[in-house]
Amino acid sequence: MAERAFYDEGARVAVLTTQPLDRMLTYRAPTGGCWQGAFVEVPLGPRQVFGVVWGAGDAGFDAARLRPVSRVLDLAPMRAEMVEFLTRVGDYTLTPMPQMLRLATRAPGLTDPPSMRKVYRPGSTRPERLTEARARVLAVLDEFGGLAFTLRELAEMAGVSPSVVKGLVKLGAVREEETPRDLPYPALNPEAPGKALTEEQARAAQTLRAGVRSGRYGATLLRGVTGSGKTEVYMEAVAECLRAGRQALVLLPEIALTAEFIARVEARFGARPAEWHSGVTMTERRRLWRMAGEGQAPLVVGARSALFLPFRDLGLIVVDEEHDQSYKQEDGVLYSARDMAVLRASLNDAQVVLASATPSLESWANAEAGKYQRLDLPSRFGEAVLPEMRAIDMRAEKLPAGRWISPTLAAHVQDRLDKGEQALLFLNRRGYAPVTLCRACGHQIGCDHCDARMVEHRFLKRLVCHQCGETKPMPEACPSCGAEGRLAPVGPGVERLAEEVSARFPEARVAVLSSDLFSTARALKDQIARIAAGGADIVIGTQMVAKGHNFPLLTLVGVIDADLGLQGSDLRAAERTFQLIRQVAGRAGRAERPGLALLQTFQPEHPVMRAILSGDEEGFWRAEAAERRAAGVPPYGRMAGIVVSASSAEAAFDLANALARNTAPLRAIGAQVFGPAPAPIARIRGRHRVRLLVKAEKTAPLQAALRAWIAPFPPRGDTRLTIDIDPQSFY
DNA sequence: AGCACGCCGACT
DNA sequence: GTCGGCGTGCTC
Repeated sequence: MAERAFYDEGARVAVLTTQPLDRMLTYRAPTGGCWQGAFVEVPLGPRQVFGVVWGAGDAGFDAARLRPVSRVLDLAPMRAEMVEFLTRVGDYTLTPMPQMLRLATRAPGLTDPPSMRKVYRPGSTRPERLTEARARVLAVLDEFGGLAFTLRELAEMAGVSPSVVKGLVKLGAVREEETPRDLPYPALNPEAPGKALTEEQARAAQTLRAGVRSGRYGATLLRGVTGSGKTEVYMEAVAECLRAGRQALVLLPEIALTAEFIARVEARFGARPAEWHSGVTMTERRRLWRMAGEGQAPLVVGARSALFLPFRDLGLIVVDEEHDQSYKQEDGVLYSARDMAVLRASLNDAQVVLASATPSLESWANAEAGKYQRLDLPSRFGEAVLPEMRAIDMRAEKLPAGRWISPTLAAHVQDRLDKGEQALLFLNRRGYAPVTLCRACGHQIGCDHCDARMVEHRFLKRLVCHQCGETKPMPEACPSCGAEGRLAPVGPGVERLAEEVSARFPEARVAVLSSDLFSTARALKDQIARIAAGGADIVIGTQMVAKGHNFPLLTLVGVIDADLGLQGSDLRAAERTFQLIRQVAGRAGRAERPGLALLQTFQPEHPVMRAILSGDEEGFWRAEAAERRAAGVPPYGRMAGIVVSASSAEAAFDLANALARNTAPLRAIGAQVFGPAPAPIARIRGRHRVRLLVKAEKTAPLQAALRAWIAPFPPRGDTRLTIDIDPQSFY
């Protein structure tokens, strides 16, 4: 669809709406005709709905039933590459197109005319009666000659009531004008000098710049350990993109990291970029959606859904911390923002940069296969080196029950306290204790709506289900046998670890970083800043401490339970554990002090532990790749996870069994089906869940086969079927 | 998604 | 007799 078609008034056009219909509807083009890609409002039954002109309409549809497009909206039409992008993502993820369109138009007020507001400028006449209040208004306007003010601003600056300004408007002394409310984002200055780069960084930046200058598609895996200056390097690619007059998009895995990044952009380019994530106001969303389409947002920083903004000319996409799991959307449209960023870049003749200290095996394999260019930034900035890594063999430490800090680790913590340095204790478990057990009957307190144990959160004084968020107060008596005072916490969470730390190091200042302990992003940011400035001696944290926050005084990292991530049957368990522990260990010794990371483990000879301890990352990836290849799993094979859910287990199993009995379309492409089996978490929010897993060879046409497979079995009643291509989690 | 149509149980 | 439960089907 290189050329955009034009449809004359009355011609038949196919319109894709955001209504969940299984096909497009045919309408008559409106008065004045319309272009392919035009955003429109069309009548559907008694309502007006939002849609986009997709192409020529169905010539066979009864002419008498055709209705005309109501109006063409004042929005930049959808571009051909966006049409292609949405189609390809929809095909890949088995997502109906209306849902794709909704994903691409997630901004409020798109059907409204561009919102206007009134501004006030100096008029042509002077008022006859110049009161003191009137004089102040005119003085403000004189002082800031060219500027336009809103009514409120002007009245406030002049210290008068709005009615004074209105009065002046009536007299012609002040001019009232309408201007669009959605203003372009400020230009960024790519020529402002960046930070001084080392020779290695400069070389990598040079390569990325050349890619951007080429104006063609290219993918690069930018590997750099914590502190190696990855951000500075890809910032140079952003600068080059701005120089070329094209738009750039930087994806970050979580909102908490955007504030720091935006500050860096402001320091480098002299203005703030546009921001897109769930915390952005509705007004700002509308502004960014429109401005992206008009090419008036030079740089967008955002979460994964920013990938679906209607950029006019996208020249660069950076996916920072590309290995991060949160790039995989886990509800609604199940897509991997990392993979789709590569697709979008290829359709836009854009460069894509995947940046990480510990790349995903997928990206590592793509670089090995020559699909991505690979750039390595081996050394850390300044004199600091990666921390030394050592295992603490917990089999030899003989810890009493209810204690998790080994004597060896405790001695090192004490040493840092004596030196006035910081220690971080990492435990990837929120709350106080993961299990609450009745000592009388053995009952474990579970969630009423999910098949999961409830986690005690002592700070909240409640039990919390980490699946559905349900909470309840800690009962006095066992809900099963009624025994009083026999409920006991089992296992550690960060809150319980904090208790042990306080008892053991009573003089130390302890800070706990866990997502549930902060009500706002601001509070979290402040706490992180406080710690970075030396406001704590011992930091206790969940995996959120692994993500890009800098603590210059930190020289010791203790991993309380290094084996935790290896449990379970997840095919990525090894990869995740490797990434997480390397990331956490990278927190130590950032400044000019050497760091040490101690891993408490019961299996120091486990291949993953050995790889982490030796620092042989290439070796780890090669071994992991060999195992995955042998097992025929991603990235060397394809997988799809199917979850059937219903309010009754029977209904869920009925559909899952029917699917399992009729696998001809899957067998035809050589795919294997496993299951059905109750999902690892068999009940969430009162819905029973049954899983199937489909495995196929890398080149097999999996989506087409899946479509043919499920087509004869549309879910009935409250039964739901979801298919997750390339699943990242298996609950 | 809405909103209609439609076919079976407890009310005026 | 009829009000209304929400199952099934349609919207150009």
